[in-house]
Amino acid sequence: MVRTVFEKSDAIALVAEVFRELGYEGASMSEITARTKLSKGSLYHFFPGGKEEMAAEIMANIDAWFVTEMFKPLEEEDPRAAIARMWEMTDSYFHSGRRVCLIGAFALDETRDHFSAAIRDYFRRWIEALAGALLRAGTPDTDAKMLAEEAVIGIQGALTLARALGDEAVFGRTLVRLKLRLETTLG
Amino acid sequence: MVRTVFEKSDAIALVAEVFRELGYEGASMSEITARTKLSKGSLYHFFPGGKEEMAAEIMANIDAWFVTEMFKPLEEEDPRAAIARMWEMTDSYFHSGRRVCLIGAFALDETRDHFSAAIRDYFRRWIEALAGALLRAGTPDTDAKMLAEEAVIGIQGALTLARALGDEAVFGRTLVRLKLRLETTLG
DNA sequence: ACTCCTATAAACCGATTGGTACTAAATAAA
DNA sequence: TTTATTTAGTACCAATCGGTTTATAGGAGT
Repeated sequence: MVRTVFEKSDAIALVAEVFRELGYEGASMSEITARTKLSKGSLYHFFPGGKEEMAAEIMANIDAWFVTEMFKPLEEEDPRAAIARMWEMTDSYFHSGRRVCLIGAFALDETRDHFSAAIRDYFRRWIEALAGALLRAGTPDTDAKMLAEEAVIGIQGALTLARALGDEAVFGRTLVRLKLRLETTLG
Repeated sequence: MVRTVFEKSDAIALVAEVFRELGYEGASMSEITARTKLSKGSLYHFFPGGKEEMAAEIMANIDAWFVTEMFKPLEEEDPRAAIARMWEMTDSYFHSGRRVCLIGAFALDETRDHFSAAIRDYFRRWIEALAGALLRAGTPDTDAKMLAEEAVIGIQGALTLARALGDEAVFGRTLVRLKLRLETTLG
């Protein structure tokens, strides 16, 4: 027997997409109900704390996904394989440049002040995990941190530019360029 | 005799800073009046079209500044000097990473749909102007466009990461890195 | 003095905001 | 089946939204 219940994780995914499209302030409760087809009753059942709790849970959800799928592999598995996996996951997660980074978007306006710790930790861990993998793969100690930072900067910038130009190809070729740059530093 | 009238350009500058801090949707009229100390009467006198007109005028104002201070010099003057000037202007305009790019922020959420042409043109012209200057300075034809795109991506990404980490130093060292990368391609 | 005209202030508008209360339906436990 | 308990739908709330209107203040030109 197949259970097809609608649970909180489903609500998180639906609401997350609305925040991604409209931003935190732009996502009004009525827009959220309209786009997710979830009634206010459902939303306030899952998120008694309202919008703020939705955003917090969504960010925790995103963070957990990145930790499992990218950061932990970078920290624990074969570094070259994990880095290769990171580029693939990054491309698929951001839908090849069509999907924005919710946490990056939150960082730009005053929304950041409500979630500053979560935002900071997300980016910090990404950079540290990648820098650690680069180190273990043979990148010189002086370069690893800077290269990891450069990669994360490039991903965020490419997402912005891809949307600004309405040209998703920007994202794909930026990932390729960053990938090659990291590879030149390992033997 | 010194004229100290308060004119529209002053209002544009004040309101622009509010949009930068809060985003388009986050900047409610009451927040704008509170932060700028301008009454609604004043604001609707300068901008009869309300918030949307404010944003449009602000973006036109930003665009005009970049055209005068960076794009035209890149297109018309000594390319190496213009590129050096671009890095200085970029650092000062974005307050060494403390100030976000309003047009980049608008590009991320649905605000983009209201100003898509202005957003696209701004980034497109920046990349084209820089690519042209690189070409004239001796960068190989195949690299110029990609390098210019990489530079703009890096600037946007660094602004995002600097705010996300609460560490403005990220911005400064990214500018240095990008500057050096461009220079290695010219003799 | 007297108009003009620009600029600011303040009261006010209907619509929409995030959030609550209450109810109905579905599900699980007994 | 009966009884709890969770989940979802609707109506409604005070507060705030973006925007309008009316009134007034202050020069500049005559």
